[in-house]
Amino acid sequence: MRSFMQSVSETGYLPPLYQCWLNIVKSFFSSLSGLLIAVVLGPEIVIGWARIGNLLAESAFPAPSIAREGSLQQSHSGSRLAFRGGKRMGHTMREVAKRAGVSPATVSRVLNKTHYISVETERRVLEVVGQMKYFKNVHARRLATGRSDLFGLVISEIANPYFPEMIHGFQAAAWDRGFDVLLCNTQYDQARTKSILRKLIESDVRGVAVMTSSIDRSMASELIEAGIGVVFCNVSPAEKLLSTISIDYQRGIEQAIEHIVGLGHRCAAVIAGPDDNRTAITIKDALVAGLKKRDLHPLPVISSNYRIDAGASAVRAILSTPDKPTAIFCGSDLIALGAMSALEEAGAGIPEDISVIGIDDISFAFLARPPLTTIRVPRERVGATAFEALDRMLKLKRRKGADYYLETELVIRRSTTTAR
Amino acid sequence: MRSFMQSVSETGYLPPLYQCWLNIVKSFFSSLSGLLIAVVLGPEIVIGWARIGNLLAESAFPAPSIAREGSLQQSHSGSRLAFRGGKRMGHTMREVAKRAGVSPATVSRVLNKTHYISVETERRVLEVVGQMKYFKNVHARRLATGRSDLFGLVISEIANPYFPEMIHGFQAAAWDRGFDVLLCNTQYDQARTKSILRKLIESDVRGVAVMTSSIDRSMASELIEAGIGVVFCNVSPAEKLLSTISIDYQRGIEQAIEHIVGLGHRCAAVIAGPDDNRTAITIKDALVAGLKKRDLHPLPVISSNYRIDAGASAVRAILSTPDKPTAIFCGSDLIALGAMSALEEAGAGIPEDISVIGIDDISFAFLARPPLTTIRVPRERVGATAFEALDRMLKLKRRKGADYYLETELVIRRSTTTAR
DNA sequence: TTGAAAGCGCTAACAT
DNA sequence: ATGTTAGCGCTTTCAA
Repeated sequence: MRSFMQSVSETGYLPPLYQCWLNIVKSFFSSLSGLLIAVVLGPEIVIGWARIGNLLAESAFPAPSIAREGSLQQSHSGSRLAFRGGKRMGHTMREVAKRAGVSPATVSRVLNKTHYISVETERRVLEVVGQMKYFKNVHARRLATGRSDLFGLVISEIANPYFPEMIHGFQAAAWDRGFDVLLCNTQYDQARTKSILRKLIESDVRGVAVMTSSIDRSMASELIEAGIGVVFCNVSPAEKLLSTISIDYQRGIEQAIEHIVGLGHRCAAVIAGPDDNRTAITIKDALVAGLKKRDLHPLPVISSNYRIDAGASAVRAILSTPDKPTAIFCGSDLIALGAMSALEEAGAGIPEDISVIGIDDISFAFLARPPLTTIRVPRERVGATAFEALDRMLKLKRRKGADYYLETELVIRRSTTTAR
Repeated sequence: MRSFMQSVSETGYLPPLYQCWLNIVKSFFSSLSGLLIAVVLGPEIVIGWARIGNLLAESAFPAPSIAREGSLQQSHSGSRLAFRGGKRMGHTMREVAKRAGVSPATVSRVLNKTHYISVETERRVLEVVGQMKYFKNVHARRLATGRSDLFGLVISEIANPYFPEMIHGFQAAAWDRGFDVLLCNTQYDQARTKSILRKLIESDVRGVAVMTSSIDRSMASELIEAGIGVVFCNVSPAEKLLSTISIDYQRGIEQAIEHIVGLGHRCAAVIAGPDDNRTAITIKDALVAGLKKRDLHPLPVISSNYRIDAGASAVRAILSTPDKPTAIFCGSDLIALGAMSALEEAGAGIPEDISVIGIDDISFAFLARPPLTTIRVPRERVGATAFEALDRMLKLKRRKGADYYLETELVIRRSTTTAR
């Protein structure tokens, strides 16, 4: 509720009918300073009450309702012709207005549904818009309103199968609310990352979801200073303009370990992701801790990378340990798939000789042979939640961030079985 | 509505004056169902605040749900009238100019390196820019110059592993030239597609790469009429503002067939992509024609879809044909992987019992077990070429399109072997 | 309900 | 080499 109210306050969006209602209220209460009013129409339309506060303050309602006589006659309009200096612009609103015999303002109002316009006028305008195939110019709009309807989504590498579903979740959520998203891949490159951040600021995005570990809090400060909301993954805690989403690997990992223990395994290895990756480290630590707690020697523990052939060399190391483990926990499905390939090369049967557990549940996990037992990360939800987090935070008056949590869970397939 | 009103009036906090006002409002709006009204007085006094929340939660607002909010926001600070009407602009060029003691034009020239500026002036400007952490506003720039540095990339579904690398190729090429890209997924949805096209036009993109078969030439005419360059995949021929990229499946398919024939296969089946997909049809036709040419009975020929479990039912059909084929050509790797899973389920050994060939060479093809023999489509190149095509076309005075061709080639792995 | 006019922040002639 | 000025197309008061 509270956040709802704040969202009300920030939108500053006043549909027409209420304008009229507002006038009534205004005149009625003109003597009462400090009156704030909020109007909400259905779940969608919201009127800012802080805005109204502004109004009240600004105009102080000097008995506005009484029509003043002898109002100043404005000098007539210049009505100069808009000439387009050879640029390949489409039609402009002015042209539409002229053709429809109304003012540009009216066209704007029709197109944005910000005021009630007489049915007849509206019809005429829309007709002309259709005839001329007029499309409004987003940049002009953004400039005029001072706000953009863009969000940024920063990932490290689109080729990593971890991301597509997350992107989809984010984009779908954004589109649903009428926002566009600018997708940026850092490609793990510092220079590129820098320039991405600049681009995002220049593009005046409202918020940015940073879904890669290759950007840390400090790098995001530029965004925050620019008043842009940011949401991070697996970094706490929230603060002003900064929300976080934490994926709780714990639960899934615990389930996985129980599963493995239940199958009689006494010794498991870990192939973690790269050591310079926040998330990978979190996972590794959780894995090692969990394993120790259940008295499985997590040996060896190897760090790998997220390349698609990751794990191959790690597997060699594992197979050559004296105390050969009967299960391998992998820091990602990609690593697991790589490991499985390598294991097969080496003649180790999965799961007869060695069980393999992945993390993520990428779409190929179940197409692997044997289908991969893995810890599912709700990637689409992560994306959607990231957007929600931004959207919600930016509606708060103080734009204070929040921490979100998402669960993981074990998906048992056929890459795990009882220990030899 | 009614109950809300009641709840307000029942709070007992309602001073008579407002009661009266409330009555007016009630009568005024009683006809508008779904309208909710909250009244807040001054900074301190709040009417029906919590109650209103309840109501909203119950009736209109589908409770936020996801997570616990960081720290609860304070009861609204009330009287704060300071509200920035949605504009969170940073500094402007004018400000920079003033601070640096030059004109805005000079700042612009420095930042864009469009004119020689005295070293001293430039230094001063850049210093101020640094100090103020000034970022220029892309929208204003786009408006002023009348051109945007945006390109659109339309795909059907980001979750399809065919796309990520293509996206990467396109984006990388665009970024290299300083352009941004707006990525849009149609999700095979007509309405969505429509709105994407509109969005792209409104965003004044320079060009659009349409990499999905779910948009055809006619749908693109809107773009072209708006002066936006378009590049299509597997559609000929080029025309003004329309370039095409054709992936020559022929060659790869021929190689694949030679390969299969060379292995002694006499009978092959085909599992093609969906029948409503241009590319899928092209591939199917090429496959069937090629097979016939080499006297392999392409039987059965089945159409499938691009879902990840595609091919499962097709496999059943194939296994039940009397003249059981010893090889299966699949319209995509995804289909092939699905088919392989299904074959294994059915107890058919790959490749001993049946050879499988895919198309695309998605990154998982070589992680499949057995690694998939497939026809590689240079997806990254497709993306990069799409951008090139647009960029080049738009530089031409007549903006005449061109046709580009990309080759495919067979990649032999272990899912194919000699016929039984 | 509608119109007129003043910008939004930047660039690009045209001056100097 | 730098300043002035006039918009780009749209939204948004304010006025009617």
